[in-house]
Amino acid sequence: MPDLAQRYDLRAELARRGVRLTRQRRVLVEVIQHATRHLDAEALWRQGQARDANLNLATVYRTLALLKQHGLVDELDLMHLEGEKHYYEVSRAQSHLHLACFRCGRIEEFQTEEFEKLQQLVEQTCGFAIKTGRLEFGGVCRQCRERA
Amino acid sequence: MPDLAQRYDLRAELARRGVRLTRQRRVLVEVIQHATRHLDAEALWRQGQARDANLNLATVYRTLALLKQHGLVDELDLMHLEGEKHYYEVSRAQSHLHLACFRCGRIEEFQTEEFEKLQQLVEQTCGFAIKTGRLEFGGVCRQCRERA
DNA sequence: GTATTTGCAAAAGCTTTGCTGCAAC
DNA sequence: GTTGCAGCAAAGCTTTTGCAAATAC
Repeated sequence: MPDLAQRYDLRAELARRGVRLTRQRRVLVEVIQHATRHLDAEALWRQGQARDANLNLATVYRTLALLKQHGLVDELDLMHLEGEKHYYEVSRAQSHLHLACFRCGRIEEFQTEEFEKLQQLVEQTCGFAIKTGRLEFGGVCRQCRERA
Repeated sequence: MPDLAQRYDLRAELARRGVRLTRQRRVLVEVIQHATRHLDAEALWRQGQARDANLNLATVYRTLALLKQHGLVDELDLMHLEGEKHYYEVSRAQSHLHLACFRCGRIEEFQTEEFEKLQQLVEQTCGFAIKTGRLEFGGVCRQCRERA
């Protein structure tokens, strides 16, 4: 998960919107902001508990719902590589896509101008105002192909 | 759901692959093939029951798993507009994307050469062999924008 | 006749909700 | 002091699984 710089600053964005910053929200926002891989709700919960042992999984879900509503985190499926969980990441100014390798399970990110252009094309052609989007591919990554 | 012509012929494809064509599979394949909107497992089940009253929901899921394995149907989330269900559609030669309107709930499809090109770019740049993919946007459709 | 598939019911996995007490401002 | 949030436990919803009986070839 590169390009930390262009991710939103969750804490600042919440403050800017006048959202109450409770202890649990501060903890979770901290965990999500500095995640080094894609985390599901349970992983966020476990990492959050390191900072607040009483943190509850329901609170994790409620906080994620809040962040999603404000467009500050994106929810991913990652091609359902490991069941039906969802994964979360901080939204970015530039959109990017995800590649899920069916063989090794690795998740790759890829950012390209062409994806931005495609979105603009959709907005213009369909008259559709895009609020959020998700592009995921499943297949076999370079390493696994070379290994085979 | 236009362009019925370019969708795979499920029954023929299964026969071609030597997959056993049971009564239930025939019924379900028929339902999916001629669906006029995106159906979730329960909707498929209800429509299938019209043709075989004993059809079981578990069989629906097992058949969908089979079709997915063979790359004959695609699984969609449609931006989780109505909970966490999945929707299914017959795969096509040309890929297309889905637009989900958060206001009216309508699902639009859009096919463009640019999406194909983006996939080729990803394959070439990342060395990733794409087996399946999914591009979904959530936002506000033209009608809802004009109405507002 | 043999191997697969089905129905049924139960379980599993992830997420949401009702309620009471606690925390934020 | 008021308003909204957190914890807990229970329920909800979609999907999967084990197993005996039925079906396909």
